[in-house]
Amino acid sequence: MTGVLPAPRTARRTRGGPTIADVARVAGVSPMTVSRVINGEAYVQPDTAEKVQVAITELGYVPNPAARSLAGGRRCRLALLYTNPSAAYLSEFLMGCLAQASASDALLLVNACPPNIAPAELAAQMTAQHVDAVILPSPLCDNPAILEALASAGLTLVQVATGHPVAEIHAVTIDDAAAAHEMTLHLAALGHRRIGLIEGAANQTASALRRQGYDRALAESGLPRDPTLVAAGDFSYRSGLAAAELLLALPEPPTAIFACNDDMAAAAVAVAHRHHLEVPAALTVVGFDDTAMATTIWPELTTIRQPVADMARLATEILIEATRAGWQGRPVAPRHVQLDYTLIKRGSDGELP
Amino acid sequence: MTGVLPAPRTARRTRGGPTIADVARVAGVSPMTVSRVINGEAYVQPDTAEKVQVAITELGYVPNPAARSLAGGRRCRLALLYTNPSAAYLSEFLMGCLAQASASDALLLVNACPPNIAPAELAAQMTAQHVDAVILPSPLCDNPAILEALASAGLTLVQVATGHPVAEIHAVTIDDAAAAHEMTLHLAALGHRRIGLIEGAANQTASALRRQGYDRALAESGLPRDPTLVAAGDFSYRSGLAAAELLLALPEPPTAIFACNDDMAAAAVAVAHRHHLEVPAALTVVGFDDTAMATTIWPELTTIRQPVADMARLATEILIEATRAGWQGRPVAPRHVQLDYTLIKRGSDGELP
DNA sequence: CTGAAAGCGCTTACAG
DNA sequence: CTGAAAGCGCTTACAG
Repeated sequence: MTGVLPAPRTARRTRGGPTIADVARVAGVSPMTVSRVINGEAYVQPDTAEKVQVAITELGYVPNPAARSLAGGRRCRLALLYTNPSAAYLSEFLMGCLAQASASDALLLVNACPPNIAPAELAAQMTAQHVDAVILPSPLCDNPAILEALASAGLTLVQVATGHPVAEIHAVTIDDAAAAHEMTLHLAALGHRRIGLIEGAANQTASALRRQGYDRALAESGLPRDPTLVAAGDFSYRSGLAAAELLLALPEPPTAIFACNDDMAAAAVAVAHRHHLEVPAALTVVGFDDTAMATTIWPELTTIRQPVADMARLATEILIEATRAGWQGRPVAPRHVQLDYTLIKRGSDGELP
Repeated sequence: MTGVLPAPRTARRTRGGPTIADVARVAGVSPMTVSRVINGEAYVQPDTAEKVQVAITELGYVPNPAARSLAGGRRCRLALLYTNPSAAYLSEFLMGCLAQASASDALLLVNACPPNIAPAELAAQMTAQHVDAVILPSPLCDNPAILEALASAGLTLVQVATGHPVAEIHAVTIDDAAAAHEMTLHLAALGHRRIGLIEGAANQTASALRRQGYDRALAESGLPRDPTLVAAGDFSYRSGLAAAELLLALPEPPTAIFACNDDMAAAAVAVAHRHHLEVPAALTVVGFDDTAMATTIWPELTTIRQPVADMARLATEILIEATRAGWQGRPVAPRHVQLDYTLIKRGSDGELP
C-alpha cells in the first residue's frame, strides 16, 4: 500500500445545469455534434440530430452564453434606428429589443436617425460601426430609399409595425386594419352613428390600414360615410388637439372619436373637457397602441393593445437568427409574422346617451 | 534534419484586446496577481499593485466579462422592487438598472411589490430567489418596516430618490428641496406673486422636501404664505385634476401652478383649458421630473429634470460593488451620493400678464 | 457527416 | 503576499 491518493483537486465547486458534455453522453455522440445541432448547422444526420434533440429536452439543457461568447468570438451587432417616436412607444420597444439581445448575447446599438440624412450615408454609418443587422420601427421602415440603401449595403433588415411589408425583408406586424375595424364596430355596437376618426401620420403605412378598417366597419354597420368626420393627424398630441377641435366644431359633431394613437386620444379628451363635454358621458374617446398615456390620464383610455415589446423582441430574435445563419452560409427566407392585438376596454367609452 | 514541424494549430484567430496575461507580462507578475488587483482583493503588496495598475492603463486593458462569468461562477443577483410608479418613471429607471447590470454582468430581477405584503414575507421572497441586493425606488425606500426587514435578512440595499437617507444604507438622491426652491424662485422672478403648489404623495419623503423648498423660496421672495395655495396630490394625474380644480376655484386663484411631478402638471394644464385659461398666457404651469409626459403634451412643460436613469444606474453599480466586496469579506461603508438636477425651460411658463 | 484537440480569458483552490 | 495548475462550457480549425 503506497498510501492514499490525494483527493483530486477540483478548481471549483460543480455548477448547476447540464452542459454540452452531459447532452453528448446521453445522446451517445461527441460534444462537437451537440454543438452543431444547437447551432442549427447543416451536415448532421437527421437521426443523429433527433437523438441530440431528445437528450436536450430530457436534460433541460440551456447553452451557457458566457462560454459561448468566450469560445465563439464573434458577437452579433444589431442597430435600432429610430426617428421621432413617442417616448413611451420607444421605451417599450427598446425594452423588448434589449431583453432579446441580452438573452441571445448580441450587442444592441441604439441610434437616432439624423433628420435629413442621405440614405447612402446612413448605410455608411452602419457599416462603419460594423453593424450586421438593423431594426426599423415605423416610420423608418416605410421609407423605400432607406430600405434600399441599407439592404444594398448587405445589412439584414426587419420592418416593425409597417403597413407594407416588403417581400425580401423580414417584418413583424399586427393587423392594423382588422384592429381598427374591430374598434369601430365596438363603437357602432355602443349605438354611435357619428364616429369621428383622427388619422395617423401620412408617412406611416399603418395609418392607411387603420383608416381602411374604419371605413369598412362603417360600411358594414350601415353607417353613412361622412368625410368631415375624418380629421388629419400625425400621431402627436398637438395634432390631436387641432383635429379634435375641428371635429367638435362641426355643425353636427361626432358622439365618439377614434384617435389612431393614445397621445392623440388624450388630446381629444383634453379638448372635450375644454368644451365642457364629459368623457365618456357626453363624448366617447378611444385610442390605439395602449402606451403609458392610456392609463395615465383620467378617464383611462379604451384602446387597442399593440404588443410593442413582443414585436420588438421577436424582430430582434429574427435578426439574430438570420445573421448567425448567414455566417454559416445558410441564408434564411424572409419571415413575415403577424402578432395578435387586443381591444382593451377601460373608462373612456360609453353608450350613445 | 527530421523534417519541418507542423505549423502550430491555433484553434482560432487571435482576438482584439489585451488579456490578463499581457498585463501580467508587462507588470512582471503572475496573472493571478493581476486578477487580485482587478478585483480589489486585499493582500497585494502596494507597490506590486501599483505596477499592475500602470500596466493596465498602459495597455488599456478591460476585463472580458464572458471569461469572468465563465470562470467565476457566482453572478450578482439584484432585485428591483417597485410599487405603483408612473410607467414613464419606471421605464426610465429600469433602463438605467438594465444598462449597468448588463455592463457588470449581473442578473436583474424585476418585481412588483405586492400591495399589502408583510415586510417579513417580502424578505423571505427575496432570499428564496437568492437575491443578494435590492434596489428600492421611492416610495418603497421610505418604508422603515420594509427597510428593516430586508436589511435583517442580510440583503444589501440602496434607496433611490428618498428624502430621508438612512445612515447604514446606500442612497442616491437629488436635492429635492434645492430644486423646488429654484423652480419657485424662477416663478417669482417671472413676476408671479400667487404661486400654487400641488404636493406630491404624503408617503414619499421627497414630497416634504419639495414643499420645504417652495416655502423657503416664498419667504426669500417676500411673498406671503397662503395655505389655500397648497393643494394635496399623490403624483397621479387624477389627483392633479382635483388639486388644480381646487386651486382655480379659489376666490383669488394662483397665476402660476407648480406641480410636484409632470403627470400632475399635465392634469393642471387640462384643467386650465377646461376653465378657458390659455397656458402660459393666462396661467403658468410647471412640473417636476421631466418624464415623457413633459414633452408629449402641448404646450411642453417647463420642469425640473431629475436624472432618473443615471440615478438608477449608479444605484445598481453601488449595489454590485458592495455585493462583490462582501463576497471577499471586504465590507464597504454606505455610500450616499447626490446627483445634479436641471431646470428645463420650455413653453408652459410665462411672465405675469 | 463526425470527432479529438486546443484554446477563448478568467477565477477557484491550493501550496508555498 | 504570490504563483502554478486546473477548469468553467463552449467553438474553431482540422483530420478523417
